[in-house]
Amino acid sequence: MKLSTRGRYAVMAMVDLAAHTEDGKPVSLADIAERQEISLSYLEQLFGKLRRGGIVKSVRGPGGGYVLGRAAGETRIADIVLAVDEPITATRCQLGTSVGCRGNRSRCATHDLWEELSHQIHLYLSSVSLADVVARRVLGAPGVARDAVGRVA
Amino acid sequence: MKLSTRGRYAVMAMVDLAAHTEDGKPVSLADIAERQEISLSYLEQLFGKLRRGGIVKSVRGPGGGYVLGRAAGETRIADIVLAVDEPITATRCQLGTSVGCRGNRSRCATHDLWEELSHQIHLYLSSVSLADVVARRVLGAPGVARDAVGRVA
DNA sequence: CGATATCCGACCAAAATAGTCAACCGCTCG
DNA sequence: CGAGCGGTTGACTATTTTGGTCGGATATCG
Repeated sequence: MKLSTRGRYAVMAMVDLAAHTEDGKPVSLADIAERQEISLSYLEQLFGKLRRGGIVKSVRGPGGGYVLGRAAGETRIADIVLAVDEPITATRCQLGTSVGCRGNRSRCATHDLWEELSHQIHLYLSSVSLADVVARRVLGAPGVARDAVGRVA
Repeated sequence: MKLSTRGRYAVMAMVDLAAHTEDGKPVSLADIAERQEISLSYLEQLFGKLRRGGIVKSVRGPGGGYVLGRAAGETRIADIVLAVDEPITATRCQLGTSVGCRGNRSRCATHDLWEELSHQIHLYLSSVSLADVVARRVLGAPGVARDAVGRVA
């Protein structure tokens, strides 16, 4: 599981798409680009990957655009991130891979840590659907209080 | 909370430091560099930040090196990552910031999502101590993170 | 003093990211 | 039917981040 701004852009765009879908009418990238202030050409890239990943369907011609591939409640955020962030660069002991940390002396003691962290992230992003974000229903994590960042020591 | 390979390098180095600490003897960066196959100069950068963050203490001169600032059981992985990854670029609606998503039309519906994800990551990395990684005690987190404190090497 | 090791800043090259451009193709509506 | 809308593609560029180097300064032990 890799986290980049690209993934965030993709989610922003998908939320916009889901929020502005009426019946089966496609939404054009130009509309999303304007509303979300993301460049149209960049969106084209992202939606190319989203389409290949089955997250959205495209409708060509006048009045065309993109439609959700599945219902907003069935599309999980993790799906979107995975579709645009794909292959993993496999440098050393990377977040999403099992390979990498070759068997040198200390045999990458941190491997399990990253593996588990990656799992945690995937778990969380799989627990939230597109519909949840549109409805601003994202907090629901059981029993976690405030405090996010902001310690300097 | 930002996740980069830099943070991973720092954790790898810290694990090595913790694992090779005997009594109060400092460990030299040259040793860590050789064992972990990380360039010495790069390690110097990282340990400069770790020292400023209070994670390690330095001992100069021959026979010098670095010593843990706190006991391995008291140093959480999140501390290490925060020390080296610090400032956050604040582009748009970033992972660790509350600022960014300016009040345009849809007011960044994804903001809460990233905020909460960041919190989840921080929560997990705070639940694991340096001693845990050295002892390869990192798995077994079913669902959400486990007990954050109460375990010492 | 001199070897050892941290400290510090400037500098650099490669990679990933964010964004652009231009040409193309299918579809629908006038 | 054909013009134009809007998706499709891929190559190309600029910026940022990353990982790493170099050279020197400073501290300290013997």
